[in-house]
Amino acid sequence: MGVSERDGRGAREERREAMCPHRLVLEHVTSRWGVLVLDALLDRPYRFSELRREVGKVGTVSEKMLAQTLRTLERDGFVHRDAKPVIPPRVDYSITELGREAAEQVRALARWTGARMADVQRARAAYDAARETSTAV
Amino acid sequence: MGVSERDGRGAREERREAMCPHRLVLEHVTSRWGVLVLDALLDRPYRFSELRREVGKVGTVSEKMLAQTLRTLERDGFVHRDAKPVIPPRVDYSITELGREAAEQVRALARWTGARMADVQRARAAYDAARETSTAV
DNA sequence: CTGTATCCTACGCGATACTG
DNA sequence: CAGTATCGCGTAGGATACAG
Repeated sequence: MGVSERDGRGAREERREAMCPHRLVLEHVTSRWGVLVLDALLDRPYRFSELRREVGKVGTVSEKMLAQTLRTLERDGFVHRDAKPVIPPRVDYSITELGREAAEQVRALARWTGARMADVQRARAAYDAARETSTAV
Repeated sequence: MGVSERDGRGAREERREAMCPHRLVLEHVTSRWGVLVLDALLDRPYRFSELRREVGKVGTVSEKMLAQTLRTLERDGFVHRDAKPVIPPRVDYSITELGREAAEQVRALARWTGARMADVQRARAAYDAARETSTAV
């Protein structure tokens, strides 16, 4: 196998890493599953499968994506991974101080989004209505 | 071709729209170009090409993606589009009140990311170092 | 249980060409 | 200038199988 897929991070991402590093970090914490993982871990530590179920309430996460998301967040220093050498394996994920700061902002944004949902939907309705009348089907 | 590409929104997105609507809005404002567009418009209105250049400082944005991003944000009520019926065409984009609220939070998060970049890079170095020693190349 | 390796498809997104 | 239409590549990401 090539070097490109040596870990979870895409090849594209690495190329972009050079020009604007913090943009990538932003994308990590606001990524599809990153948001949900951080939000969950803000409340308490989770085990892998537990997290999978919790996050999965919003839409199925494959093991692959969850693992990838966790690895990225761990590498960035947002999540702490505690693998206990027992059988059966048990791994606990928790949030770090750095991660907490990020997670709180992400959660705030998520909350705001929820709070303003009505406005957004009104705007969408208006937008769609305007297009429907002008664009004769 | 099918109905799927009838507008800029992806097909995948529409399927997901049913289950957790505000997650999608969150993804719109934190999307690759959404962040940059909102950030730019927070300072002042922009014309299309102007915006393309401004946003393009971070990485080339195709006309297609910029148009799509703008349409999405407009539909959600974050951006106002003012098309003047003149030749040559002139379209000004500006942020709405709703958009301003979102943009400010996004900008705060982006700033935080920039501020904490050193910590992140230290964490990454530690992570990579740990892996290198355990994984004999 | 906690992952990793592999395969495969959908689709994000950039490039190009064309329209008003 | 401000888009839309079309094409093509590469990747995100789900499903599955397997390993420790």
